[in-house]
Amino acid sequence: MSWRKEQRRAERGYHHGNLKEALLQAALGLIAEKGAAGFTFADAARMAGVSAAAPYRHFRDRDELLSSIAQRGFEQFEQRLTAAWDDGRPDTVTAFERVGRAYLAFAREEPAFYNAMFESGLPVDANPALQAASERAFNVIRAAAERLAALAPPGAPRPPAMMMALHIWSMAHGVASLFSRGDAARRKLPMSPDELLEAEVLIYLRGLGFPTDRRPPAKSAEPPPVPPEASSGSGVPPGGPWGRPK
Amino acid sequence: MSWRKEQRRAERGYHHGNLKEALLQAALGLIAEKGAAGFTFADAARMAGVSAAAPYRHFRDRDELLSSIAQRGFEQFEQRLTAAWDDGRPDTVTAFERVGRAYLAFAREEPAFYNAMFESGLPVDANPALQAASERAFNVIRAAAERLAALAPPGAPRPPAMMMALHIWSMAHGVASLFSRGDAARRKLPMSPDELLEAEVLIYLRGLGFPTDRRPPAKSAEPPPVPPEASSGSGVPPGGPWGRPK
DNA sequence: GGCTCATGTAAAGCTCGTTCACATGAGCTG
DNA sequence: CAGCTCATGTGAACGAGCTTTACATGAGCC
Repeated sequence: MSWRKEQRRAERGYHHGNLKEALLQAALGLIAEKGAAGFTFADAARMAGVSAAAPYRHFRDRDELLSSIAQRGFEQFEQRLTAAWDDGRPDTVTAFERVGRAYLAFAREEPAFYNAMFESGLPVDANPALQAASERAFNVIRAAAERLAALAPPGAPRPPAMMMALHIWSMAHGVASLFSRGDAARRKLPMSPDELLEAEVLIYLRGLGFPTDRRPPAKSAEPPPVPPEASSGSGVPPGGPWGRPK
Repeated sequence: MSWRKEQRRAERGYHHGNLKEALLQAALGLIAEKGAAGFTFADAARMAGVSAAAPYRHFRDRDELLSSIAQRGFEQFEQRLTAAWDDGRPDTVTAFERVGRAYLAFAREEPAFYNAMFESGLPVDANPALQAASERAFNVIRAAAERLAALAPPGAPRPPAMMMALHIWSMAHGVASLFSRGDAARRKLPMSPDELLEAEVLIYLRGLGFPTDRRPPAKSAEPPPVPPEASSGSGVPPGGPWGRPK
C-alpha cells in the first residue's frame, strides 16, 4: 500500500519540481469527471503524488485553485472565440455564427473549464483578474456584434451592439447550459444543440433585419436560395432557418 | 452553550412533530444564502434544533433533500409560468412575454429553488419524479409556443413549436443565469434583465415573421405604431424593440 | 562546505456525511 | 388504563476533506 507512495517519491525525489502545474492538470481531469462540486483538493494532491498539505504551498486554498482554472478557462475561451471570429472573414454573418458554434464547442470539449467558469459558483466579480479575463472573452462577442451592427440594413434604426452581444451571449449560454452538457444533454431534442443555436441566432438576426438567406446545415451547393417572393406578409423570408422538416 | 439545545428540546419535546417540513424550510434558507454547494445537511439539522442524525429519518441522504427541494421548485415554477401564461390572455404575444418575465422573476425571487433546480448539479434525469416535474414546467412554455406557432403569419412555413419553445427557454435561462442572479447580476448592463429578455424575444418573434409592433416598455397609448413602410429592404419593422436610445 | 529558503511531510483539529445501537413517547390494543 | 410497537430522535463513532502548524529536505547560492 504505502510502498507505492515511497516508490513515487523515489522516482521524483523529495521535491516534485512542477507541482503547481501538476495540480492544475489533475484538477482539470477531476472536474471533468465529477464536476467542480465533486472535485477534491486532497484527490488532486494524491493524483500528483504528494501529501494533502503540499498544495497549500501553491494555492491559498481550494477556491484559489478553482479560480486559477477558471482564469485559464476564460483565456482559452477568448482565444477560441477570437479564432472563430477570424476578424469577420469571409463575411460578418458567417463568422458570427462560427463564434456561436465555437461557444458550444468549448462547452462540450472543455467541460472542466466550462464548469469552473460558469457552474462552480465562484464569485467571479470578487476576483479582479478573473473578472477581467471574463470581460476580455465577452469583448470578442461584443466586437463581433459591433461589426454586425454596423452592417445593419438601412432604413431601420441601428441596433445597439452591446444589446446584441448580450442577446447572443445569453442564447449561447442558455443552449450550452441546458442542452449541451452532462445530464441535461440527454433530453431528447428534435435537433442538435448546434443546429438549435444556429437557427436561434439566424431567426434573431432576421428579426433585426439582416438578410439571412442560408439554411443551418447549409448545403452550399444549392441554387440561389432566395426566390424573390420575400415580401410576402410582413417580411418573412422563404426558407425557415430550421431547414426542411426531415 | 448546551442549555440552549436543552431548552429547545424542552419547548418542543423529544419529538419534533414536523421535522421534514422544518428541514426543507431550513435548507431553503441556507441555499438562498450560500448556494446549493455551500448548503450543509448538518446546518439544516442545527437550524431545526435536532441532532445531525435526525434528518436521516426523513431523507435517505443530503441529495434526496436537495432533490425534494428541486421537485418543489419545479412545481412552483410550473404554477407561476401557468399563471403568467393565463391561457394566452389577452393576446398570445403579450401572454408569451409575460411568461418570459415570470421566468426571470422566479429566478430572482426564488434563488434557492432556482439554484437547486438548475445550478446544483443534481442529475435531474436520474430521478423520474424530478424529470417529470421539470418536463411539466417546460410543457407550459411548449404549449404557449404551440399557440404562438399556430398564429404564424401566412405565406411563411410554420415554425416548429418545439423549436420555438426550446429557443425561448434557452433565452430565458441564459439571461437568468448570466445577468439576473447573484454575483453575475452585478455586471453593468445597459438595460435590466427583464428588458433585455423582452427585447430578445421580440426580435426573435419578428424574425419568425410575427407582427411585434410594441416597444418593450410599451406605452400603449400611442397611435397605431406601424406606418406602412414595413417592406423596406428585407422586411425591417420600423421601431426597434429596444425602445428609443434614451 | 555551509546557509537559506522554497517546497514537501506528518500530525492534528475542525466540520461534514453517514451509520449504528439505543432512547423516547405517541398511538393503538386489549 | 397498562402495555406494546414503531416511528422518530439521540449520541457516539468512522472516514474523508480542508486547513494549519511544526518540522524535514534539498536546490541554489555564497
